[in-house]
Amino acid sequence: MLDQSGSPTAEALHAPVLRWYDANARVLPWREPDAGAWAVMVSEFMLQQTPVSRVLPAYEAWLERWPKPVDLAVEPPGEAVRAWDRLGYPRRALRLHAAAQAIVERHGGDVPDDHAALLALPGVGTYTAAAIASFAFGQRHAVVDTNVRRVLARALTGVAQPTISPTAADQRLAVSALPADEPTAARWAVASMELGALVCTARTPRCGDCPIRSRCAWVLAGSPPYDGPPRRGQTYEGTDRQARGRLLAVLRAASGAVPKKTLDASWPDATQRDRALDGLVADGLVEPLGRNRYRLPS
DNA sequence: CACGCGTGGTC
DNA sequence: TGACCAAGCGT
Repeated sequence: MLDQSGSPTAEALHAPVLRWYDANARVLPWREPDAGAWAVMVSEFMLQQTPVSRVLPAYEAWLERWPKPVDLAVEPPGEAVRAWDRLGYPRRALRLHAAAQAIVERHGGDVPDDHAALLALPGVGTYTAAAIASFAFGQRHAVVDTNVRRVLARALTGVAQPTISPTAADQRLAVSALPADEPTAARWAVASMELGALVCTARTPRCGDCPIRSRCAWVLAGSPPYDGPPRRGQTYEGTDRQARGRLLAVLRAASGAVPKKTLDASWPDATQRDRALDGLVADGLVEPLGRNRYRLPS
C-alpha cells in the first residue's frame, strides 16, 4: 500500500496507533479532562526540552500557586524564575510570565483557542501553538515535535532518525499524515507523540512493542542505521551556560538582593563570570541593584 | 539556518 | 564515563 511518493500510507497507521494509545497512554495531570488550557500551556512550556519526570513536581507547584494566567501575570517576573526551579532554560519562565500578561491584556485572561493568537504569545512557537490548540481545544493541527518527527521518519520515510533540525518537509509530511476529521486528528496528535516518547524512542526503540511494526517503512527496510551527518554534541562543562546556571542558582536561593561578592564565589573565571552575568541581565533574568548587588527581576 | 540557551538521567 | 538525549524558541 504505497502512495505516489513511494511511502506507506499514513492512513493505515491511524487505527493501530490510536488503539495502542488508549491502552498505554501515561496518566499525566495536564491530560486530565478538567485540566484546562492554562494547565496544558504551562505543561508545554515546561516540557520544551525538559523530561516529564522532572516537570511533574514543578508543574504541580506552579498550578497550585497560579491556577489562572492572571495569578501569574500580577507577580513580578522574578517569582516565575524562582518557581522555575531547576527545569533549565529559565528564559522559558520569563516567557511564560510574559505570555500570561499578554493573555490578560489581549484575551481577557483566558488562553486563546485560536492558533494565530497562540503563536503571537511570547515563547509560543509552531509546535507549542499547535499543541495547545490540539490538546486543549481538540482542533486539527499537525503537532510536530521531535517525537513525531522521529515516528514519521521511521514509519513513513524509512530512515532511522529524522533530520537534525526540523524542516518544511517534516511539517508537510505531518500534515499529510493527519486524519481528516477533527476529533480523530486531535487524538492522533497525542497518540503519535506518545508512541515516540514510549516506544519509538531515539536510542533503543522497542519495536517489539510497536503497534505499527508490520507497517513501518524503516523496519520493513531492515532497520538500516542512521547514515546522516553527525549530530552536534552539546558540551556543558565550563560553558557560559553552566556559569549562568550557577549564578542564577545563587540568586534563586536568596530571598532578596545578593552582593556581587557572593556571586563571584560561584564561578572561578572572572571574565567568563562577568560575561555570563551581563548576559543574564541582558536577558532580563537578573536585575542589577545599585552598583554591586543583584536580584531576580521585579 | 545555525546557534545559544540549563539541567539531569541514561547506557 | 562521557556522549547522547529530553513535548523548542528566538535571533
